[in-house]
Amino acid sequence: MYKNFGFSVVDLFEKSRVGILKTPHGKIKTPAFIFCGTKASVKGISPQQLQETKAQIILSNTYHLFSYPGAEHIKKLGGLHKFMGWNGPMLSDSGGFQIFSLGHGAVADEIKGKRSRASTLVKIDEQGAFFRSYWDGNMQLLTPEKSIETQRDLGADLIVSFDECTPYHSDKKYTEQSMERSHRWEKRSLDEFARKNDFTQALYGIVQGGVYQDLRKRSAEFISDKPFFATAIGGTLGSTKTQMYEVVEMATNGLSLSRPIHLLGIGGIVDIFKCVELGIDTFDCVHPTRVARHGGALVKPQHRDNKTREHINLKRSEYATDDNPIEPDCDCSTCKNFSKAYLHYLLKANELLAPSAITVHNVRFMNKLMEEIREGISNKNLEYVKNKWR
RNA sequence: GGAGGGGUGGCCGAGCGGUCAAUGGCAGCAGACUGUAAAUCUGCCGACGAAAGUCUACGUAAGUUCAAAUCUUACCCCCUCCA
Repeated sequence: MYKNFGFSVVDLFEKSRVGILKTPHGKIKTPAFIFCGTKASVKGISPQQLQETKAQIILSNTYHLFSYPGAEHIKKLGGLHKFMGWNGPMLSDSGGFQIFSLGHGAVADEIKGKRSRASTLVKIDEQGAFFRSYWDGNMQLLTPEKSIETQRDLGADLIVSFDECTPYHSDKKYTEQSMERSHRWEKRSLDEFARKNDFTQALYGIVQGGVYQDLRKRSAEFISDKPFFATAIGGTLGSTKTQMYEVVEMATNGLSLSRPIHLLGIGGIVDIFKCVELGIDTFDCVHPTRVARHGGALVKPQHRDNKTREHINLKRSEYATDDNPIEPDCDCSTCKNFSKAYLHYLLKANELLAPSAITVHNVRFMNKLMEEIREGISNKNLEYVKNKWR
């Protein structure tokens, strides 16, 4: 079923593992970070720059491309790889997360109880999710079949089952019903995938179950039992870091370990270490690129200005006269060419180069981090790597 | 010289008798951001104070009024038009 794909664990240190994930567009060394290029572009950085910073794989989103410009359009233009000029491995998300975020707001807002915008999610039923397009306000319906068909047209190597990302503020009853519906949707995703499998794509199943141990266990077993290529952990991961690690642990217990395991939406440095230690192979998160656009440069502990943050905020006035690079020991083009003072100025002056240059650094930072994590696992000195980065 | 319009917090700009330390926007100072409706959002932003509060403020000065950024008078600037 997945003959052009493969996953092998090369090194194992306790539950942490170094692996090779094979796709038709190349091999990915895991643990790996997947950069979010939601609308067929990783914001602020070109595919060439992604290559230069050693990014292995990027991700696009079904929901966004479905609403505009449409998957058929991209298919006609040769598929997503060709369309966006990225020739490496690619994953597409199913659009399931948008059902959540359109209905409940961003993750942090949802947990904090903020509702910044009116919900555009109209209805979820057995069929799928009805919502108003972010693009033109049209009523749209996304179903498991439609999601897989769209992802087939887009042509990413790794594709994801359609699910509902259960919000944090859901009671156990809703979480359970939602999980079971997601399971039915994932089964339908699998059926639709198998119906026209041309071996250029591989399908992920998603573990749901919210913050409830028994539900996570049931979901992990359900997914492991079905012929998915890989597993992703989705749904709410709780409201605190501690709870998040607990939930990831619950979700990984009972998973098939021969498959790659992806953790959806997580990208903090400490979080990555914790979750790699729980057996996670790949991560994706908007944080490195989003925080860059807002003036935040990810830095190792010795370069931080605030112990509670994993980045420095280059908009702060203290950087106006700081002639040093973000990190003197970083090999990215931003650190080799620009001072914090210049980046601070660019941010203040509203120059497009600022978010772009900081994104380049953050992408390189994440890739270097993952590289050293792999070395740490292989050399059995992950503890040392951890102390260097967090 | 004549006619008209205007001078408001770092800047632009509302307000035109009390509810005004004064709407907005910009700039400034911070904060947030975790399967991207995000180059976004939030807070602070006269002085002193942790706060309650106190003081100083809408060109300058004098008045009217219980009360003036708002009304009157004079003066000083600026802009437009006419000579």
